[in-house]
Amino acid sequence: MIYYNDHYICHMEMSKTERTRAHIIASTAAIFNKKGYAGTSITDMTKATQLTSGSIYGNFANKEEVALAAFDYNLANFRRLVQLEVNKCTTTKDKLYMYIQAYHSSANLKFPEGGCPMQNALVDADDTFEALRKKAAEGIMLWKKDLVTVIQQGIKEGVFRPETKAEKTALHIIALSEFGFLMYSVSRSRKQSDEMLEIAMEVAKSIVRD
Amino acid sequence: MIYYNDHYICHMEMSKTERTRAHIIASTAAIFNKKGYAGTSITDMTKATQLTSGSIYGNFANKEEVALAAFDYNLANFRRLVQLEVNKCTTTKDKLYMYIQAYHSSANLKFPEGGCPMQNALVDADDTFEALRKKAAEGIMLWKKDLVTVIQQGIKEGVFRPETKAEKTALHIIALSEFGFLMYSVSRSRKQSDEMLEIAMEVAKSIVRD
DNA sequence: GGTAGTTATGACCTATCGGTCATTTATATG
DNA sequence: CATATAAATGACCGATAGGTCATAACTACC
Repeated sequence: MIYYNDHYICHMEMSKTERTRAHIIASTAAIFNKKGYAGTSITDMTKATQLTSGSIYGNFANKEEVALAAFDYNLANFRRLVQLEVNKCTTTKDKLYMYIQAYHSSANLKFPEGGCPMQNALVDADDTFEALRKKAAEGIMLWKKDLVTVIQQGIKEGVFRPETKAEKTALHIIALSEFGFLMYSVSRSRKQSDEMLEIAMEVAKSIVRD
Repeated sequence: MIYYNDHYICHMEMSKTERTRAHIIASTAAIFNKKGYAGTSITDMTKATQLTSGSIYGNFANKEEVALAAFDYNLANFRRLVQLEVNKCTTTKDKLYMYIQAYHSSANLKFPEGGCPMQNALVDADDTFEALRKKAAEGIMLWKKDLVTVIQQGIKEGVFRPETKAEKTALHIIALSEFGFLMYSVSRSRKQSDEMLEIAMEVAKSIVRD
């Protein structure tokens, strides 16, 4: 019996195939996020999963398919962590603030090594792996949609200024969050990425009605 | 006689070695920027340079050394293009605006394919290639320093608000510029990256004294 | 508990990887 | 033009890449 890395997505009600697939995805996701698609080898994958190459290829058509599934997993995990926090908030204003703080703390604390999966995949796959680039782009658009929804809700409720441009504000916030990830890798400390959080919070506060 | 790709950095006053090194750097720089370090092979390099692997290894110790030199080249080129535009400006206010616009247009028009070299290198090398990560980090800090200098100059001249936090504003602007690059790869159109430019310009204008 | 069907194994495949080196070719100087 | 030095060649190296497949091991179900 093989050892399963991730007990969250891998439980016994699942079929063998489902379990193995989930195990492969869960144990390679962080590697793909760290090393990128080209930088991750089949050997990396067999080591991480404790499986043989044949087994991996029995469950996935090729390396690309694993990378795509791993990205889906990373993104879903990421969004789940954020949503969990946001759902705890009762007011629309707090929800918006929490979107910013949760992405920030996911980045620096909870999330598997390697930084924001969307940013990584976009840069990694931009010119070499269209299917992955597309998935990452969709991830950004989902994030944007989340923010737009919450901003529009706030406008409707009268807590945010009615003239607020929701899409523009959303992109502004995302830009600052993403750059926070990047700055962490620049300075290897949380000081500068914390500063990005601060700015993003100021942007959010600037749309709140007096 | 081999064909030299880049006539800017490669002229006849240089020694053979210098010319060949410059040729290798100039003709592989875009490939490294697009495909990343792991994704770029020696074969890619021999094809791009029209040289043999032996020749490349006669001029560089290994692939890492070429990648580092290629990054330096990309960054220098990038900064040169921006500086060229900024130097045309006479007022401090215009200089700040031009830093934003020039990075933006370099991103989308003039600069070799593959997006911002600093962003690419940071994401690519973050967990796998420390020397490159460090170079990219230094590039960001240079950019920040440029902006801080111009902002502080503006404060001294009295054109920017005296309470302006130079470092914070600089990071804010860089974040928006970098995210513009990323959004270009998300949407494959200039629409959203143009929006980022717009926001960055608003940030710049917000520190101008009434 | 026997067996049909499913999943994992690991030796093996070809291609390519990053890199070396004896030799050839080009260059610079007298 | 001769010759000493420097640079480019390309066949070659062991290692590893992504991927296959006949066989073995395991599961599920009657």
